[in-house]
Amino acid sequence: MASRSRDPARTREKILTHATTEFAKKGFDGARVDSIAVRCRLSKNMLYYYFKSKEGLFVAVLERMYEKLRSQQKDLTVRASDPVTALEQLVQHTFTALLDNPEAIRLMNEENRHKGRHIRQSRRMRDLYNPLVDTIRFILERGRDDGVFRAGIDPAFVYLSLSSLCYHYLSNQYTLEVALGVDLGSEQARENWLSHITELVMMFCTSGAPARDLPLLEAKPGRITKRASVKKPARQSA
Amino acid sequence: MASRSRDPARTREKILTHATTEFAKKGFDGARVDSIAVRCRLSKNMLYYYFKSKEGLFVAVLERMYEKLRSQQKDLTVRASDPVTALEQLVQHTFTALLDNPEAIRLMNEENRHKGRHIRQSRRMRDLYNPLVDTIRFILERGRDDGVFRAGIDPAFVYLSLSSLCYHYLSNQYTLEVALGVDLGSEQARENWLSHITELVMMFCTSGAPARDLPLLEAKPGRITKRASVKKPARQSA
DNA sequence: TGTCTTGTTGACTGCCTGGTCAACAAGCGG
DNA sequence: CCGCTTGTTGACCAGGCAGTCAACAAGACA
Repeated sequence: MASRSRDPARTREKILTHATTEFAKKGFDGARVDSIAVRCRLSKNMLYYYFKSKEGLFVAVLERMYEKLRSQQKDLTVRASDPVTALEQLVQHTFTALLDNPEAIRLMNEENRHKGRHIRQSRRMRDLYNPLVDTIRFILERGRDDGVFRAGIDPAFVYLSLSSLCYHYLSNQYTLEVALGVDLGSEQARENWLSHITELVMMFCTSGAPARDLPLLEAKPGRITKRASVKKPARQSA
Repeated sequence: MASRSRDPARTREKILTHATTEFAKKGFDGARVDSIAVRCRLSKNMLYYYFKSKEGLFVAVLERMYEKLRSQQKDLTVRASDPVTALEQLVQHTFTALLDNPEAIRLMNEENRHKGRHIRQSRRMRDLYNPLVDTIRFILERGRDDGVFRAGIDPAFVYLSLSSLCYHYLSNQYTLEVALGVDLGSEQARENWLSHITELVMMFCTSGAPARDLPLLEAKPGRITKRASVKKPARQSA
């Protein structure tokens, strides 16, 4: 009890955790410093003691979030697999990482509303994302050598594509649901979507690969995701 | 001068315009009613007179925004073209509509942070988006009949895909730029991206179409967009 | 034990902000 | 020209909120 008190590292972390929740749920302006303090069961002064200002706290939350998110994309470990599997895994990991960190999406949106002014200053970001593009380039090159991917694909475009397809579905779930009149939140719907976007990305990279001209759709079923790949989602309950 | 005063319709519209700007820039919580009033050169009471509350104003802004956005997607007029052109145009119109209405993106993000609670109530939304999915279904069916599109494509998936690819690039421009170390805002970069995502969507719909098995990449150049299609974007200036 | 540093708190403040009130002006129908 | 409806305003308020201050406790080190 008393020992838990006076543990600066733990206190700092506790603040970051609850601040993440609050900022993600309410946005920077909507978030209340007092409210975070209450959640932490700490006096508000602690937040200022550790982070100087509301904005300082926000930046700390952002950086911690990016680090966590990137660590879950596991792009380095993915390199071990053969190119096709590696790319599939990368899509899957990206989707899962975002699915498991909904706060990350909200925080990134917030940051984009601010035109990225917090992020731009932190050199950390570029260092964090460079290896990801490198991994994609690595995968693409090996795939081309193996004759399964076509040549001349820009890794940045691949990243942008898979990122868009993973992110938007989760980020804009609610407006999309209303617009389309379907449920996108069910596990089934998500599996279908993941399966679809994996197919899309793979199709883009494999289409017109030099070695074989066989219509690539034969290669799809079963290998897209580990799970049974339901191709055409029975229109979900509204 | 005096005649411009006492024009309720004009006043209402003026409020909506400036409120849109403010809400998009600052978010719901960050937006200041006083600030909107000042921009309108009206007393704050007018906003309450016409819209009852800050939230009422926000909802009005949202609905107006959706209407404007949808009207620019021009999906009905697109039906006249042949399936391939129609789909290409749909992607282009969607991208351009979002590009021309950056506030729309910010407002939708805001609405998603609120889990769509404002939008869900307005029946208008579904009515607004249903015809879009219908148009896609219409295009896909005609394309299948013509033998240029494969059968069994879910129009909702097509919409989700093109929507993701258009939206994310613009919505998350700033964090993506930092992550990738490239400029996404230049006209050149945007053209390249539009060209890329059009290719992606077309590839998905045409791949394995029954009539011809020819590797579809031969069909790509030139027809993707009206403009010179730069396939491999010279890596942009950082 | 005394003192210095580090972690922690209650109480406070001054400004900001959504929302209200009462009054006022501009037409308009009579 | 009177009075009613509709559009418009200045002044005001109560609560909320970021940030500060002075003081206090818990170890560390001597």
